[in-house]
Amino acid sequence: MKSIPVTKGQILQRSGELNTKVFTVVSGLLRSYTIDQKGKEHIYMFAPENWIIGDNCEVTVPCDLFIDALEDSIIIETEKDVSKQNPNLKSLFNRLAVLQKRIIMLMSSPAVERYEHFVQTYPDIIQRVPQKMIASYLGITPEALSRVRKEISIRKL
Amino acid sequence: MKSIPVTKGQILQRSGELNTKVFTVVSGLLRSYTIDQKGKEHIYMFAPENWIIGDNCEVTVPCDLFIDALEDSIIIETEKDVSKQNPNLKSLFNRLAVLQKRIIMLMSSPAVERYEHFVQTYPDIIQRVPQKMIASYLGITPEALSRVRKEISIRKL
DNA sequence: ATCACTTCTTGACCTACATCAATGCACAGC
DNA sequence: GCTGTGCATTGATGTAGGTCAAGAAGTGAT
Repeated sequence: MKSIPVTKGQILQRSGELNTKVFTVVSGLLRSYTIDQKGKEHIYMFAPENWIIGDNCEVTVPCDLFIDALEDSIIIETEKDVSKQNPNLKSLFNRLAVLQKRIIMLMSSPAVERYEHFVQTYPDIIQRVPQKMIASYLGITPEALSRVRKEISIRKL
Repeated sequence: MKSIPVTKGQILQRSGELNTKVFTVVSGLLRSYTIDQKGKEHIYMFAPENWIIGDNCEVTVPCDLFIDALEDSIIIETEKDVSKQNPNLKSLFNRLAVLQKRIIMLMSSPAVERYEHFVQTYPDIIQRVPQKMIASYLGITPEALSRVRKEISIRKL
């Protein structure tokens, strides 16, 4: 638990890396962000003094987020191996990961991709609720979802 | 920790209520959702078997979410008084609350409102980072944010 | 002082998705 | 069998915000 000084602009973590750290900001300001297919940045979180910042993904999975310093800062690194901690925490972290993904997709992915991701992630839910509820979850109207599905089915021919 | 049967359509929690419960789904399917100013529903989460669902707000604050059953279900109610639990958990729950708000706003609020909410919530961050980063956090372009700000300043005259 | 670089703003135009309205369909109750 | 009610689809049209391009203003380096 040692304090580490970082300078403005310094990158602490890159998307695609396997990462096991979480950063606590003692002073200064960090941010996390993704870069989408078009090269556009989407900031996921700002972390000023006393915040904790990290990618909420499995330790075994390449992460989505970049993390860098917006100001000269002092931080503390900690291991994020949740597995050793209690199983309650485990499910909480899981939920954080789901929410993180959802926010990033709402900001950076068009409706089609959000729908396709939903189908892959929750194939059973699709069978159990009306489409208008899927639309509502995806943040679009039922009409828009209908057209998205049509487009996908046409594309498959 | 007793199992409670609920029937399809049954409402377990209403937006605006003070609520202290979290629901674990043993079988069936629940959902949580908000209703925006225009009366439009936005589903925040589906909770099938083994999921936990609840409003991640302070126990002392009226919650944002409705929770109801999409299928006949069996659930377990638990108190969510985080305060008594360890302070680590506390900050995790806090983060969940922030993410919940952000997702709901991304789905249901126009850029102006998202910006105004941001200004209220993080007045200091505004001073410390360039506008284009605020835009990136809000999920809009710097150009759009510039126009939003202009509109707000005009409105104030 | 000047040059390079970045941020912010503004204008013209474009596009993804929303809204509104109509139609078809399935299923429940009578 | 009809008749309602909710869901999905389709078309026509509207709009918030995106994209592209240009200029203005600030800042740092030489």
